Amino acid sequence: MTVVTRFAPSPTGFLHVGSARTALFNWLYARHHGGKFLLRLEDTDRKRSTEEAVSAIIDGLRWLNLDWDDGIVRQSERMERHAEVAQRLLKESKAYHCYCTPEELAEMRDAARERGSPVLYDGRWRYRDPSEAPTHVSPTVRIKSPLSGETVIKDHVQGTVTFANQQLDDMVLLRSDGTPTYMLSVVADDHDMGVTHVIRGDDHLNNAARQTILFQALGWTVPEFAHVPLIHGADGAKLSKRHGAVGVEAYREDGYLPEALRNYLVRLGWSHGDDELFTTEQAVEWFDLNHLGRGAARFDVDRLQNVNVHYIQRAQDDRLVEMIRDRLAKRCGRDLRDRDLERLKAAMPELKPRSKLIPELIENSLFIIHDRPIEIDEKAAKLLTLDAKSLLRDLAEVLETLEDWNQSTVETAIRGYVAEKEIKLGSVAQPLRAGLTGRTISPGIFEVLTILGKEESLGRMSDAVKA
RNA sequence: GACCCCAUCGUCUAGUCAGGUCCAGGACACGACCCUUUCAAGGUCGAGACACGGGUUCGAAUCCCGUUGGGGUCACCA
Repeated sequence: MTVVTRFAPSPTGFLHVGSARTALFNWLYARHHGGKFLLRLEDTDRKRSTEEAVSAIIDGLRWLNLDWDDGIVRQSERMERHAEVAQRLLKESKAYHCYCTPEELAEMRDAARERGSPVLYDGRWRYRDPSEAPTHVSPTVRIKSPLSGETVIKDHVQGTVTFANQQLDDMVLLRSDGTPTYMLSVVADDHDMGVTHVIRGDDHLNNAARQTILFQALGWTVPEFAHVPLIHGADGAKLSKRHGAVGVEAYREDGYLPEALRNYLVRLGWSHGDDELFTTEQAVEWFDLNHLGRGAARFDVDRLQNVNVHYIQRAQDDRLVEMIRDRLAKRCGRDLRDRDLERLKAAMPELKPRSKLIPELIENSLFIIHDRPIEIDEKAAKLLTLDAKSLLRDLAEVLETLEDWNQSTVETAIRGYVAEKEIKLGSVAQPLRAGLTGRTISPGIFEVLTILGKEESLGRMSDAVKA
């Protein structure tokens, strides 16, 4: 049997990181088994579903490189089919019309709550004769749920979960306006799409029981379930807006690399021994349902950041330059020249280990593209004392004579200079750093000299001495 | 409230299904040190957990029961 999984978000907002992880798990499981991963938009709530949300979800999936097979299924386009399924149940006497008004149902719920009994529909129209039906009320269609016994779910994560059928009432299949409910749509679509494995959030565990009843009433094979614990915020509650960034796009904007978010997300709630950092290929090879955790996991930004550091260090220099060039141009108010791009690329190996996030990489890159005379910040200015300036003036004369300007010649010259003067390298490196970068923090000083080149370096030194 | 799920360092987790090799391993974060021209990166070391109480057993983080704690779900929303 070919494995078919699906990701079925309702397009009512951004792609939530929890949903992204669900999508990732489904994708990994399908790819691992050489099966299919399908995308279905549960957009039957026309009030809340928006096209913006649809594109946000698609953009998010694309950014994370989660590709789906076949076309996108829009649940809203399948309403006729859903209604047809309900009609079949009606014909087979497995469902019935319910003429309760919303007010009547509200009363029923309130009463049940007061009594402390489960809040369920009492089935009053299940056996009532249709001739008693009020003419002014258009009915809903409800399923005849088993009155006794148990519904058992074999879940790959939670194990065997048993529900007493008395806890499961006759749910609505078709609303009074004839539109299908979520419960019906999901079952019909999962069946029609040939879904074999439903991997989704823990919050659907209760629904799995109701859906099982529907599957059975329809005589369809119940898919296998894997209910994954939800992602919690730092306080231990379901991750929501009040915890800060919950949308994938927010992490994209904050400068996380997609492969970092992916790696972090798979590892959150799933494990493969002590492996922490691994490639997508490895994840596909290793992923299984047996090693999904059973308890909820908290979203830990520190950890994500650490993973991001790992991937930034391993990212191609060209790719990083490409990622930062637009924002860099905006920051310095002009387009980048070829020279800038060359210097940036040359500097990347030095810049990468110093940047946890893309915005930080941009900050750390700025000194390279600034035009002379560069701005010297307060801390750096303090290092440029009179003594320091005269040191730099001397040093400039030495560097001036260098024919070859590369890291080793520059280093030899400077080390030779400090040895001769019997001073510490730091006493010249720090003022030099201040003059060349305008800051007290930068890559290694020899690297900086090499990145900037002879002309620019000596120019900046002379600016610093004059200032 | 009813129903369902969960419970190992602050956090993510290995180990739990097939009890002994676990006075519990790794990673993040934290602290110290090393390296060192600044800041990172890197390296070494350190502190840090089986929620509690009962069983079962020669032996329990691992099995059973209970308690406590946390979470989720209870719509003509998905």
